[in-house]
Amino acid sequence: MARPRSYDDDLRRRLIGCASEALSAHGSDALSLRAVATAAGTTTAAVYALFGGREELLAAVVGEGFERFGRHLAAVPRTHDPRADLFALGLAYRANALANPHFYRAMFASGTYRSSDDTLGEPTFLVLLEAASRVLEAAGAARPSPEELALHLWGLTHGLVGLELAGLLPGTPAEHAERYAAALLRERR
Amino acid sequence: MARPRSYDDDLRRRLIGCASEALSAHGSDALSLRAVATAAGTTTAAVYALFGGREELLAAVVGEGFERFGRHLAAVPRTHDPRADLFALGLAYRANALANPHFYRAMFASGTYRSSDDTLGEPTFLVLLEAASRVLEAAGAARPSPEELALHLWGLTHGLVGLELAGLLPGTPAEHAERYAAALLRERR
DNA sequence: CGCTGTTAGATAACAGTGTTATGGAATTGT
DNA sequence: ACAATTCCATAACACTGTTATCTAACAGCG
Repeated sequence: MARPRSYDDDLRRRLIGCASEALSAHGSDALSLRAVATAAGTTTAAVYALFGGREELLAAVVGEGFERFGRHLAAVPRTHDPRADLFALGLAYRANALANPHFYRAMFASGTYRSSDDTLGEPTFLVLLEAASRVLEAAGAARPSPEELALHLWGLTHGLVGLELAGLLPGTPAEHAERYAAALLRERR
Repeated sequence: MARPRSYDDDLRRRLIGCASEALSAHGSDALSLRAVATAAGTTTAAVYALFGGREELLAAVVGEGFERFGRHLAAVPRTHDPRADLFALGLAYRANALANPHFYRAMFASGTYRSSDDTLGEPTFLVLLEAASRVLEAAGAARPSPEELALHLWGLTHGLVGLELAGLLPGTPAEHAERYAAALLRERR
């Protein structure tokens, strides 16, 4: 005796899409609900009905960002040389972050995104974990564990990228790239 | 024939102080100019006269944050064991960041703070650079250079702390601490 | 002293924000 | 056809950063 609950999935996708563009272009601070709503051809009320508010919309956008990021990393080819693959993965990580700085910052700005209980389930991290496992397996090393190595490398890459995005590193972008690559190579035992 | 330019330094300090408290307590997003101004016993016009706007006030606050952070790190004692000192410095880095998460995030959120041309002049970084130099000197190692090692370690610590602050690491805080320490030790060659 | 030029900062207005109440059009089961 | 219920457009609210406007305080000079 009533209209069934069926939130418009197209509208939902459109809102996430417009919000993604706005986020990519001007950063999360400059993301206006009214702007993305009118860009999506609706009003702010839809955002509240579909997501709950600005924060939840941002969380949805960031969630998609993590997936895209993970797919980009997963697209790095696997060769017969696991260490070279891991190195290439590290380079791809920085390249993707620098290509979408606003998005990257929003992804790692706490409070915005809360994944499911086990954060290691992130697609972004799973790619890294698998690459680390293959390196350790090829080297026949029992320590560190793949999780340890993967977290170590994630921390290093995320940190260097974060410092670079914050403008805290001296030198030119080319020098940044060189230092970044050198830091990755320094981790090979 | 005119009143000389003499901006009130007390008011300036009071504004920075109140803004610091608000930032520490609720994060930079929740920092309202009106709230800060009334807390400092003035109005928003003073912020514009003294700093130029909200962003510049935040930059001043973050600048003070960097100095405080550097002083805290500099307070880590120097012993006869440079490697133990460097390790202790790494632990202090995380401890200070976790003690003031909002402040830490604001410091490394790009756009907020632009130091002088040469970013390596940061007091925060200088402490680390000196500790790294002492380790390399004691070990008689020519490579990597102190700058390379210091940047490497800064990246690693900043990255791990950033992931932890973002809530992206699995496990309990105690496990985070353990993994963090293990990652630092893994860097000793 | 009085006058004048200048500055610091209070007051008030403006455009825009996220959020919330209200209401109407659309769609279902009866 | 009717009644119930959901989606979301409309409109109001309290708040934001920012910018004009203006007033009180001060310095130099006749």
